[in-house]
Amino acid sequence: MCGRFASIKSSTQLANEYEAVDGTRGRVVEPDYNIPPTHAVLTVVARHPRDANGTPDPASIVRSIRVMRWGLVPHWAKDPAIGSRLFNARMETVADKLAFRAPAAQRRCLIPADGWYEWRREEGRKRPFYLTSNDRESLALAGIWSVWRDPAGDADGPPLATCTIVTTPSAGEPAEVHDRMPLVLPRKDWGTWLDPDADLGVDGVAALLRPPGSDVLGRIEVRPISPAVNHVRNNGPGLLERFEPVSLPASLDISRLVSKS
DNA sequence: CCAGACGTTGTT
DNA sequence: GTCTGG
DNA sequence: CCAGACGTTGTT
DNA sequence: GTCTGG
Repeated sequence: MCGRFASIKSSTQLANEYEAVDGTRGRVVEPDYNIPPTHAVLTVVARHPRDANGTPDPASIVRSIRVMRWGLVPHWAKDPAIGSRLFNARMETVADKLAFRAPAAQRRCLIPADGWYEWRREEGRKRPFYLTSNDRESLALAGIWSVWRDPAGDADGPPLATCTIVTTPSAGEPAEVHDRMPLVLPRKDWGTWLDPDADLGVDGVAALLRPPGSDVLGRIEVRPISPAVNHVRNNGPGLLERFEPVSLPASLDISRLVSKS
C-alpha cells in the first residue's frame, strides 16, 4: 500500500536524477515529508512535444518533471473529489479497471519518492514505519496519470493533472510491515514504462508490470518512526528519525493502573 | 434500452 | 468515456 | 494513509 | 460505521 510518502528533492535535482528537463513552469513544490492524497507531487513523464496548435511531434520524445495532484481524477469525472479515493491502483488489475485502463495504456509516469510510510497493526494498535532507499537515490514509484477539465469552468483555464501510485504484493523487508507496497521501478525499466508510444492495450500494459525483484527490494530499509507522522500537519526531517516506543518492565508499567472506564 | 458506476485498504 | 446490471 | 466529522436554522 | 479533507 502507499497512502503517505516523502518527497524532498527539488524539481532541479529530480531533473538531474531522471535525465529530464524541468517542466514545472514555475510551480514550486516544497520538500514535503508527509504527503497525503490530494496534495501536489513532482512526477516524471515522457511525451511528444506539441506545437502551438497542440499537434504532437511523433519524431521526438521529451522526458520532463511535472507537477500533479496525487489522486487520479478521470477525464470524465464530474467532481474532482473522486481523486481522493483513487490514490492507488492495483498492479494485478490496473490494465482492466475502468477508471485506470486508459491512463495505464497511454499515460504512465514515475513518482519519485525518498521513502513511503506504512502502518503495521500490532495488538490492535498501529505503528508507523518509514521505508526508504539505503542509497541517496530516490525510489521511482510506478504511476499513471490523467488530465481533467472542470466542465463548469472556463475551457481556457489550466487543466488539472492528477496521478495514482501502482501497488504490488509486498516481498522482502517491506513484507514484514505490510502486505502491499508501491511498485518501485529499477532504473533499467524507466524507459519502457514511460514510453509514450507503447500504447499497448490490456496485454501490453500487463507485460510491463513485473513484481519488484531483489535489485529493488535489496535497496529498501525499514525503520520504525514516531506516530507524529499520523497527523498531516506534522512535517519535517524529524519524522524520518528512528523511534522505539519505551517499553517499561511490567512492574513499572503504569498503564494497568490508569482507569480505563 | 437507460441508469449508475467507475477504487483501494482493511476488517469482520 | 465506457462498461455492467437491470 | 490518518483524523475528524457526521446538521440545521438563523444570527452576527 | 463511513465519508471527507488534509
